[in-house]
Amino acid sequence: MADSPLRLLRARVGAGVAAAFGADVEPPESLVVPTSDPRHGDYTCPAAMSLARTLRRPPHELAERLAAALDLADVCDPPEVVRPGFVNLRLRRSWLESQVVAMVGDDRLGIGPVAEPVRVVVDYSGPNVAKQMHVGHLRSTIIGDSLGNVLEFLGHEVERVNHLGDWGTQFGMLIAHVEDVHPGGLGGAGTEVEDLEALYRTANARFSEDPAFRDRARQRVVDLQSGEPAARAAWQWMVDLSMARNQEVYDLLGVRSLVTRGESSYQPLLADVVAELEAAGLVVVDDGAKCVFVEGFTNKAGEPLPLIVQKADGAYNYATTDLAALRSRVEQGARRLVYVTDAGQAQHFAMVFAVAARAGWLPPDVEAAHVAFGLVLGEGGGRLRTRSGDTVRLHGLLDEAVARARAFLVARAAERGEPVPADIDEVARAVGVGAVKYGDLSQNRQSNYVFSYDRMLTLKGNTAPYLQYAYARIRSILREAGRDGDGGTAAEAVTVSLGEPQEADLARRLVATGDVLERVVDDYLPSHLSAHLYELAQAFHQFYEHCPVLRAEAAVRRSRLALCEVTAASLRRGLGLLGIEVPERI
RNA sequence: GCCCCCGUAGCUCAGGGGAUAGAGCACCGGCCUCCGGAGCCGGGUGCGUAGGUUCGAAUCCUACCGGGGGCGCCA
Repeated sequence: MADSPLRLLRARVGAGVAAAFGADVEPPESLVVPTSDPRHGDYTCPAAMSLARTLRRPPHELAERLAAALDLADVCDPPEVVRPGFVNLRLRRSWLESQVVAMVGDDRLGIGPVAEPVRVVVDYSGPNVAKQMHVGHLRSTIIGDSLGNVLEFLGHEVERVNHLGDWGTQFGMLIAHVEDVHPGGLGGAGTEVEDLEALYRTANARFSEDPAFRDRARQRVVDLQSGEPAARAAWQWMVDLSMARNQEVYDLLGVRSLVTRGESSYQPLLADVVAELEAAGLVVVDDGAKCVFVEGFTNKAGEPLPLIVQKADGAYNYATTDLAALRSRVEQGARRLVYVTDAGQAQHFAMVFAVAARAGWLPPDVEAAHVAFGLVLGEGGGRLRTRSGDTVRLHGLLDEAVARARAFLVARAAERGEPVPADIDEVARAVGVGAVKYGDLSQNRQSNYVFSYDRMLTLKGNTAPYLQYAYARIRSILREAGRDGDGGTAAEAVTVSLGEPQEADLARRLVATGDVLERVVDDYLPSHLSAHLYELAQAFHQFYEHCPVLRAEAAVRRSRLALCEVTAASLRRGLGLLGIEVPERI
């Protein structure tokens, strides 16, 4: 098993601090950090500077003492103490070589599972019944999916939940409207989701314009919630139709282990949730609605803001559902709750978490995180819309990306005078969908970003196609060498020799993947991983440029082939964790 | 009005309290007798403003400016 450098160095340097200054000295927060400049080594320990005050000694002296106390000879070259008080560390060539050797043929790339795996619920995607998935669901789905992948890879027990919007006021108005326009009952097999959407739009318009209709819609919500058969049947029809269409999108995206547990499934728990809040004395009835007022939240007028848990008409809303879901997830052993929704819901989740904590449903050892993300913007700067002003459907958006990728592949084959590859549709899908995913995941999720096919699908720079190409290129080398089979290298003893600086640079990137994955789940930022993979691909290209592989003499060739293998495996694994496929040939 | 997020190079964006703030795109020059040139090598400009905390701030705090989002029975 290989060790991620940061994990290893932090443990060793922590021990060094205790040895040099006593076990009672509080170790500083940043024990070891990567350097910003290779001239300062690979990693550095700035601890002496922060300890200078408490220990009342000059930082340089402390750094010297720390360096002398470090037990790192197997991992690093002798530490270098630099003013004002840095202890700079450089990984030993022999250590890097042994790490790369350990990664060859290892499906996990030498990355061990976390010491304390926990049960994690990742809640993402969450489309609404009666509406097609649109671009707004893109970010939730792919960010949530990749976070689930990384958490799972690190050894956690991950449950991916699709909190389907299959409940609420919208169904009251839909049912009421459908009863008006289809008095004979719901339509047959031919009904498409487009029709559901048209019904939704009309129903919505009526709801906002017609008070009588609004009252009836609200009544039908209550009917649905009490299990009235006609309302229930109409509802189920809509859910099935909608999910069948959503499944096409999930198939296209390669989203697999997402389990649908819609809002409706929490319905039996809602009354109890409110009853418990009432029993805890948290509920105040205001304008007929049952509210929980939470400190620190105010409305426009500066008055306390309520979390409404039961509306004046008796119906429950999404706050109640979210509380019920949270409570049941914790009861079932989850120790980490991850909600991937747009940033506009930040206040809602902050309030839900606060209420849950006060009700005792969210104990301190359970982490609840709202993983918020910004909007997807059009090239003009506003929300992404079609030319006619509609929201962009996710299915169409992905189809367009695949079509563009395919057109490129066809054009390139023609340029080279080659036939169109037999698997072009598969490759085009991997490239097109991968480009969309990577274009999103490589952004800081908190900011809005501008959606651009041209930028995502460009073949240069930090894009999925660039990384997929880098992978295909490496695989091509391995094929030439007859190393593309399973365990091709395992048959002979692997030795790695990092004689050239480009080889060592590549190796430093390769061994850092485990550290990067830990950061991804600490910060809930897949962009850390995309940045790492891009740097890895760049390091590979530099290596490739300066270090011939196939033409090298036998021992060097074996070593470089091992580097190629581990790089390819790292790219495949890393992109896989982002939910992106890597074709063997492009 | 209050709350949240964002503001870094001409453009799109990275950046973990640590040293001289990095990529890509675009622009200008090199490199194909060479494993896939979607590549490599070189070229320069910047942390919204003003304070504060700190040995050290793009990063933390405060105020302001600019952009986006949210703010009582939609989710």
